[in-house]
Amino acid sequence: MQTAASITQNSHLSPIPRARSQTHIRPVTFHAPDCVIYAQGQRSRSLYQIEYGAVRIYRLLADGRRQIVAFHLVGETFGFEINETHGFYAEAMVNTGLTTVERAAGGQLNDRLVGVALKAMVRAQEHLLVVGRQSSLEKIAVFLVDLADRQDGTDLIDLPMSRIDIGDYLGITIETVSRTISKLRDMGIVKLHNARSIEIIKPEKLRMLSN
Amino acid sequence: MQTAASITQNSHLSPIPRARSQTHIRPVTFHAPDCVIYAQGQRSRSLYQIEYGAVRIYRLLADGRRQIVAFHLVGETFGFEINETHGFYAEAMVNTGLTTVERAAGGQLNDRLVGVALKAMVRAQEHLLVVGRQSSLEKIAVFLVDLADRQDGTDLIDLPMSRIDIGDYLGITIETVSRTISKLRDMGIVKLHNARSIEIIKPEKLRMLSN
DNA sequence: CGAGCCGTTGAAACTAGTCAATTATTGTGG
DNA sequence: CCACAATAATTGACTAGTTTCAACGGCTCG
Repeated sequence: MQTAASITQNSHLSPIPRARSQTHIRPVTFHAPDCVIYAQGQRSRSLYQIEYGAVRIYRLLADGRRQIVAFHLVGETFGFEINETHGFYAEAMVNTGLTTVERAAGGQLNDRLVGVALKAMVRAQEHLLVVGRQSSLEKIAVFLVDLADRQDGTDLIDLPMSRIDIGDYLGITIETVSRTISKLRDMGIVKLHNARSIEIIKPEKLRMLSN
Repeated sequence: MQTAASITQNSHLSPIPRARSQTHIRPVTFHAPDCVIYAQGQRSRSLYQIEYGAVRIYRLLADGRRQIVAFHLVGETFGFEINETHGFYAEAMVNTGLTTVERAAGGQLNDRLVGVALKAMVRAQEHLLVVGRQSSLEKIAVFLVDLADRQDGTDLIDLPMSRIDIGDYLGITIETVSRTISKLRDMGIVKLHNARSIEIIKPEKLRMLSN
């Protein structure tokens, strides 16, 4: 096993992350937490694949509120946009390494692009179902279950995002996020190792809530 | 001008709708209000274009609640799904005429299909922003503005959907829908000719609310 | 070790939901 | 065509849940 990726920097900080082993050499750009990957209105260039770390996709509303439309984790690809310019912001939430996937010349839609778009659509639709739900308990439950599933289905969840991020993703305040997670703890369903590390003690009950 | 579409029936009722003039002869299937066009789990066959009428796309949640993910109006195309089977229900909300657009053989993605998918994704993302908003006043405002824009930008909105539909679309109850619209009326922003016909009196104020 | 940020918890205010009653609209049969 | 029934929409009173404002604890980083 050899490190096959060169590292380019894109931030003020510069830890040396280990790239996952790859068959082809691809440059990995590094992004520190809260570092902008692309901005709303910016020209859309390519797709991004997450080698390590996590990313939030969001839009700013006119009154300053922020709606996070998606979180992307290790191994996932994001950055597809219909228009020439990005309609959303993308930011790293933790130390993040990205490789880029260039668009086919002439703006042609290739299979990879369409695949990413379709996945994004499914995500958006699923997210819609969650945000449309009434109770914060359900929202948090769905959120945790989804995250656990995407992290190889382990019951020990590592949260790369802050409470604010979670709130802006689910459409609730950070206080409600915190209170709801505390409630799940009091119900014996989860255990908080620390604020960013949650263990699911009773997965079946959590799934019952998330339905 | 000649009627170029043959009519096939797909319901218990049978008014004779007028087809819009077309260059090619396409069969128009008729659907009475609340008539299912396709069901969740059903095999996905083709795309549908609305010749007249309106359609709701929704999913049923385990606890019996219903999340409407989209409304489709005259001239719009819907029915695209990633999987072989539909993940959503589609129902006519009023008397509706549809023409079908067959998928290319072999499940190949053609341009038309991709276009519809992309539009659906944008809609889903926009919808997300709306449902994620806090106040019902904003939600209703956005909903009305969007509907007005899609109905040729006229200030006289014809609502093909019930209050229940609106509620299930915005994630609020019918009582709140009703109260909020009444509030807009009391504020002098809209005028209700009847429950299904709303005139926007002060478009700028409505847009201000919808941001 | 202290400053500052993040997260948690508490109390009050408010928004939306629930339950219930009334009115309006639509459809049906005499 | 009218009366009645059934459904849809509105409005009111009350309750529950979320937000807001505020204080406090804990972790991280210089």
